[in-house]
Amino acid sequence: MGLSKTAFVILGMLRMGKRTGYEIKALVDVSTRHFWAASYGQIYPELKRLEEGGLIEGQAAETGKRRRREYELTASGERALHDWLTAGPPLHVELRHEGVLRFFFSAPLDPGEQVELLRSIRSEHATVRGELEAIRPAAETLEGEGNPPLSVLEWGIAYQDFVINWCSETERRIIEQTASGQRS
Amino acid sequence: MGLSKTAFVILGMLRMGKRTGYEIKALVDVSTRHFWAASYGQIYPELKRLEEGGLIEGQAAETGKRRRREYELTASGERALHDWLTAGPPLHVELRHEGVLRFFFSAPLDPGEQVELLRSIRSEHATVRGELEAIRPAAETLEGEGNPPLSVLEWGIAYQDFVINWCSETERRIIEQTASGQRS
DNA sequence: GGGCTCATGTAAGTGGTTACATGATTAT
DNA sequence: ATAATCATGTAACCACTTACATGAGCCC
Repeated sequence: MGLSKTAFVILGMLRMGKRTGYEIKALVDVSTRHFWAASYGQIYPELKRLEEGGLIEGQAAETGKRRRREYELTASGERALHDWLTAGPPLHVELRHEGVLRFFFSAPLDPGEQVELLRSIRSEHATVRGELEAIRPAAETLEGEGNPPLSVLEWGIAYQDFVINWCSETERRIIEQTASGQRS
Repeated sequence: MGLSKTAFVILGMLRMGKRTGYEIKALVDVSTRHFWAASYGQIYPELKRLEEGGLIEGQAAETGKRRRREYELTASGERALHDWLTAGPPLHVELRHEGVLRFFFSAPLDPGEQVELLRSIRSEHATVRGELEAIRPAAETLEGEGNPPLSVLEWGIAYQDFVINWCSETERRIIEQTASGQRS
């Protein structure tokens, strides 16, 4: 059975402990979302498929509270996860960045508008950076013990910084060029 | 009419001159692909829609060679492009990176396997970096004159470098930690 | 009682890829 | 002659999002 990448997100999350679909979604939203998003519309059907495939096992939670179904990895699920982790390339990489796309086509804009565009790209990345920084304390206390490496969060923050700096730098160059152009 | 982002890729490409669908696809493959990919399955139907919407105009190319249909922007297409370029946020941003995802879930791996994973991420980014560097000469000669800014290509290269460095750094840390762990 | 969070689920739609079919022209 | 490239197109499929429906328990 060919598993989607998103299936491995679920397997990976379950490796860290029993979880409901709802909990998996909440975890995704504060972690993998930034490099692999997933919605309810994927998670719930995928949980069903994975259970049918014998990679996970669910049971109604004993707590007499709300109706909830907790899943855990089976041995074969753990194997599938490990196989995926150690499989070689190719690694799926996909980037869709409307800001860069606009700037790529920004020739019709005057310098002021170009700078404005770069500023809004920068501001959106600054927002994400803030979100990631907010997660840091929690991620730090969780480090080690089968939990995700902190370096992934650091990658995320550094990536935001990278884009932010590229924007600043590019804004600066445009402003400089415009000034010198007007002089000549 | 709500245009998809990919529609703007087409409008943007046509702003630089008359193009056939085939040519647009070829251009996308050496430029926007890295931050906004598009396939024939999108481009040809979208050309039809855009023409029906009056944003572009196509005509059978006069050259008596192959059957080909060249499109150009109409005034309203140009307006639509400009409106999109100057529209504010939100800017669609999406990243799917299987390498980082695997590393995020890499707790079950032993240090050697983790390093191996990082190495393969690094190698794939090095490949892309090479592709981008190969484009540079062409991009440099094209700069200015309503053409895309070189800084976008530089962004692409710097992004590859960023990931490559993050991998190296993280590999180094794992190797160091493992060595010190064995000593104790 | 009312609003929030927990919790599960699905239907409809979107956006996109893959793979194929077709055929003309050019280069070797 | 034949392989590569130019060129247009589409059908089937896949992954994913959005928006909604439903309801229970929790907190004020």
